[in-house]
Amino acid sequence: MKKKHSISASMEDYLEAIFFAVTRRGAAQAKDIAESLNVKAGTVTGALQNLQKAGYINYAPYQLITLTEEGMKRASSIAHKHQVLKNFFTDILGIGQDIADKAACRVEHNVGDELVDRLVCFTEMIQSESTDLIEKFKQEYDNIVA
Amino acid sequence: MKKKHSISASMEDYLEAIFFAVTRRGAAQAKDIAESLNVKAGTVTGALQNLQKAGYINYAPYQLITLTEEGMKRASSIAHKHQVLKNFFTDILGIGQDIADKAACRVEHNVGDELVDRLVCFTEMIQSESTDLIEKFKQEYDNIVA
DNA sequence: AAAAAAAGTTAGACTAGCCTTACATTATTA
DNA sequence: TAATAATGTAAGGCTAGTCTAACTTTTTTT
Repeated sequence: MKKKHSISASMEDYLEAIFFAVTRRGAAQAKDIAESLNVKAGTVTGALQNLQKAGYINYAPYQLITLTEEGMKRASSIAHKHQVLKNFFTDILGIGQDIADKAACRVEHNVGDELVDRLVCFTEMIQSESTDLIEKFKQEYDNIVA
Repeated sequence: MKKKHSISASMEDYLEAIFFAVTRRGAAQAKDIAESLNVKAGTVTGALQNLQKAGYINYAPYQLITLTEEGMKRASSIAHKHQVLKNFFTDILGIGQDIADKAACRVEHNVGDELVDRLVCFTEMIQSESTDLIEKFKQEYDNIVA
């Protein structure tokens, strides 16, 4: 069990944004991060310095940003949580993409590994064996709302 | 649709703590709040002043604290979210009480009404019609973990 | 009813995370 | 290649939420 450097929800968001940039383009730039988090450039610099101190990113002023091995693990875990939550929200609960995504964004920093593992398993099980139940639920819910 | 005064996750925690005290004893005292939120007395005073300004509590220095009508609505909603989440975590996902409660505490500030309504409906439906599915899931999950 | 204890408040300090403005570096393009 | 544009950094300021320490008010005890 490796000890995680403790970082805030905010810093997790930066890490996740970097992860997506790295995944798509090989490296991240401050500009992209600022855009995707709706934050000003100056704020990003500070965050990058934090994440570097925590050992999660390779950062030097004016250089492209990449993830360390630790950073990659941590960021994948966050992105994974996001995806699992979003899937549950959309595919099982029938929430719209946008709301589901925003909720996942906020919730992902607040649930532990066990909960996520269980949610993955649960979601998969329902999807593979109880599609009728999902349908039934959607109708039931629509009834209630109507 | 009444406009909610916007308060932070932190202030929601104070409001919820006050709600529990009020429910159990008719009124809240700063001391209880400090204890239940693991915060020092001085910090509570500031929070109470905030919540009063937002119109959620009846507060005067050295007096007992109660909820306004608005505060009661808002606090019940938070407590409800907490309960719904916790139930889902424990009864459906099979998470232990402690972890479930802590997760609910953190997640409750980050999910909207629609999501919670859907989760209530979903949880109830499964509990009333698919107890076998819950059982099956627990076994499946235990297999995976083992 | 006076003293002691408990509870609550105030003021000042600290941190994290944000912003803005001015400046520095790097990249583009004329 | 020199000027311009784009990107990035640094410094200083702001707010929310926390703490501590000193003080006030209320409650309890003797």
